[in-house]
Amino acid sequence: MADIQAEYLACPIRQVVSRFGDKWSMLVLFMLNRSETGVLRFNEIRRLMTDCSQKMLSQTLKNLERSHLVHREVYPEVPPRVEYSLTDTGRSLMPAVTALVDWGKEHFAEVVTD
Amino acid sequence: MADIQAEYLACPIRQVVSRFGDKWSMLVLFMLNRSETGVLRFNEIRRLMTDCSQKMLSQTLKNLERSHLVHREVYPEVPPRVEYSLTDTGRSLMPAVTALVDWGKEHFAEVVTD
DNA sequence: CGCAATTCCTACTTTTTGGTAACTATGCCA
DNA sequence: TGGCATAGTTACCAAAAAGTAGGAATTGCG
Repeated sequence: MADIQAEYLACPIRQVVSRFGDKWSMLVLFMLNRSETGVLRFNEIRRLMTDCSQKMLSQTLKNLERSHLVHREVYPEVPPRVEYSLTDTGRSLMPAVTALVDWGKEHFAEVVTD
Repeated sequence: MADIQAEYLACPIRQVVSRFGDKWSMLVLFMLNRSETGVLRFNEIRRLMTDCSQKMLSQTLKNLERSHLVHREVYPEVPPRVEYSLTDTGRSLMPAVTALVDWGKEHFAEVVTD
């Protein structure tokens, strides 16, 4: 039997939740994943997520980029064009995210009875 | 093609994240799931999660109970005994949670490079 | 010149979340 | 009588997350 305390303190749940448990991260990943080209521009995401403010989207994307889940490609044009896409690491997270989504679809009715 | 906006506003990710994306919920579920008997008392969980305050644990358990993921059984003894366990709905969430955990174990090193 | 488009950034404020410490109730045990 | 244990609650405070509003940079277009 492993040392439960030590295992707990390095728990991956805590890391994942503290990094991606915010209001918008999973949603952005989901949008990028379901996009047909695999690529979305800043304002395309904004239009998909109308109630996410510009500031929060920018902040969320920066966080995901720092965490190497999202790749940011800048085209030096005017007006500027910036394209976002999932990295390999980002793509590897998607099965877990869609598992959560599927659970939500199937079971959330049992949860929201109040 | 479905109406992306409507689909988005009812998105299961938002519901799941807003209900269980807090600091302790997933961790409590995980602890209950891995317990051998499937049952844990309040102070047992506290001892497993030493850095979760009494208040937060109580609050988290109450939230999970309201959401029907956790069952709370009170034994009218002195001193009181209260046992917590996963409901069927709670158990149904576990594959998604462990998917997240497994992803964390495998990929978090790629993420924390700063 | 003035405005539009695009992708941000910054200051300020509000809301939400989490933490600390103290208090409750009950009965056993010395 | 005075702890001790269990499972909480409450009031208060600090920190973090999120929202609002405005600015900045670039260049083409009328």
